[in-house]
Amino acid sequence: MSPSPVIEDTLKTIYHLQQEAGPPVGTSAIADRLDKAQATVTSTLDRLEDQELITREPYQGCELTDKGRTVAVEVLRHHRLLETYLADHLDYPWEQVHEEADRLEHHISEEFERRLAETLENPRRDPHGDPIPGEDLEPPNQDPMTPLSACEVGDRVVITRVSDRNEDDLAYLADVGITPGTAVHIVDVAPFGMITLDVDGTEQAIPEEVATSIRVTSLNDVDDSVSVDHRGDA
Amino acid sequence: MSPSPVIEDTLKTIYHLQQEAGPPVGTSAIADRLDKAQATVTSTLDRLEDQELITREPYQGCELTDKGRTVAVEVLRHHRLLETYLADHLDYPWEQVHEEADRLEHHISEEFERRLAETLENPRRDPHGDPIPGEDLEPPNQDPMTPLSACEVGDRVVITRVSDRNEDDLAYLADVGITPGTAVHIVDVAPFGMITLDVDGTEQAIPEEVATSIRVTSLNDVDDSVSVDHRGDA
DNA sequence: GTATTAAATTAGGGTAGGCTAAATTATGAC
DNA sequence: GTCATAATTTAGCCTACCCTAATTTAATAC
Repeated sequence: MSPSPVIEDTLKTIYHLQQEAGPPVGTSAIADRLDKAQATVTSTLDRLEDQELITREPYQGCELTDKGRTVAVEVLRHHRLLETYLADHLDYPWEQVHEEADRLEHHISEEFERRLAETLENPRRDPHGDPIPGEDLEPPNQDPMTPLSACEVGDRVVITRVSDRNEDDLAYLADVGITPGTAVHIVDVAPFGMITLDVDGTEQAIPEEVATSIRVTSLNDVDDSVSVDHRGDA
Repeated sequence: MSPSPVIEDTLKTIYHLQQEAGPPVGTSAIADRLDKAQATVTSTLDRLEDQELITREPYQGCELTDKGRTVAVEVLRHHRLLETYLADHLDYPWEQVHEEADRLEHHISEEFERRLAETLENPRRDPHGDPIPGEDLEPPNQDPMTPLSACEVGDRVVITRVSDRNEDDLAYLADVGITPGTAVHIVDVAPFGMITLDVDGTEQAIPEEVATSIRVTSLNDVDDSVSVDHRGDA
């Protein structure tokens, strides 16, 4: 039986949390991300454990098995291929692709996945700058990237990815011209306030909460493995 | 709350059965089509009635309300837009589009539906020759069409639609060159056996079970309302 | 009208996925 | 070490869907 949307969403969330803070991943962290009650997640984790998709230490947290990680990565591949396709072929605005992909990722066939990848010519990055896992379903290595709010003033940097979490923030960033591939100059970083950027000659002030969802790379570090400029649509 | 896939599939099935034989639609006819137990369908119909999507006479059958028919037609629009898109833009073979569309039809947003229709330039027929309902969700008028097995020998006819029910039959028909828009000559109709057609100069024998899924229109009757030749890919 | 039969419903039971409230366990303060 | 708190699990309940088996109703034959 192929995994249900709930199972896939839970595995995907554990995968992301593992990337961010490493295992073990706690129940309430998952519940927060999925907007479910803790008890609901506990019973879902029971099922994941039965299916050998995670290992678990009572009261301590869980960790993906190889099997679980492969499922998570496949869902991630679906998600990012869909985002890319929606933006490139159906003219979706950059900030709207996430929501649609989040539903469809659970319902496309292997055939559909293949044809998407083929039509897009096996893209390596999605519209947010995130790496798209390959057909082998190896976890993509997350490039070590610095959040914008932690950058030094005076850096000349290039945006490599923008989190796809919040649609309003995304729309705002797209509006001021900040997309993966944009080169910017950091004019000022205030400890508790706005971060000022020079974007294409215009100064833009970004609230810090929003800025932390932007990851940047120093211009010197731009190389093939990061490959940010294949998708500079703004 | 938007209707679940089970609710949508049941409404779609009732819609089709109403088109074929008119209301009331019996429980076991629905159960057969959906490959579910009768008792399962009975309890689904209870829910449909609660939601005012159907009316029901105990032991007699059910009928769609306006509300229920609108939901069914929207699902039908999704299905046929998806089939058309898969065939035209993702290079799906004609006989494979049905299965993929049957899952995805329940999971696309109104936005996705709009962008599909726009990209396809508001198509009127899907790859099987079936009419695609418009944005207004008015039920498309099913053109009165004759099943092939009921045609007179000697007719010069044009294929207007081919049922999308059975993938194997579809592949076979596509293989011998029978798709919506093909003009054929009926050479022979045996009472219990094969039907012989002249397709593009070659004689093709079709088993009667398969032939009944092909609907035809006399060449004289071909007009704008039927518009079969905008999609003659074979 | 009665008997047969087919169709439909009811009865009873199962799993997945959702919740709140109560109990339990781990953790950090002191 | 004890205590307060936070995280986690358990207990108990709900709905949607799914099933089989038993019952009821409708339709048909005679």
